[in-house]
Amino acid sequence: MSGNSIQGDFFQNVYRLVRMIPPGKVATYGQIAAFLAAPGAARTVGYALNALKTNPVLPPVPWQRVINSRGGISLPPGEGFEIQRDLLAEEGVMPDDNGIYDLDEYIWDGKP
DNA sequence: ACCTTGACAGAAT
DNA sequence: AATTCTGCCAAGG
Repeated sequence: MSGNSIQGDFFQNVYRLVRMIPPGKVATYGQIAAFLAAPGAARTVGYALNALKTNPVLPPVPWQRVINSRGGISLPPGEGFEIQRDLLAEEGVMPDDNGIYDLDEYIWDGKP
């Protein structure tokens, strides 16, 4: 086969895993990395999701369900912060007054 | 081929 | 408690 391998398999694994996060739930970058047997590669997970901006894949990846370990959106204002916040709100995921999401309530347990 | 950067995380100071 | 530093993987210059 040729012409395949868009990016590293890591990216594809990230996308596949993120697609498994159900609406109304969220996961952290580190959690995704841990699931991929690559703890510490949280940055790479963020890099993979960032690549979606210029290189979207099908089926769509619900990247908005991935936040950082502090329960906050890592995107800078004007670069998707508001979009992610809005998309999550539509799924019923609401932050507190400090813009922090309650991980104890919204975290995806990884179980179907 | 080397160095820097990047939607992070956690330990160390 | 806040800031700094290092680890991790991939892509760009």
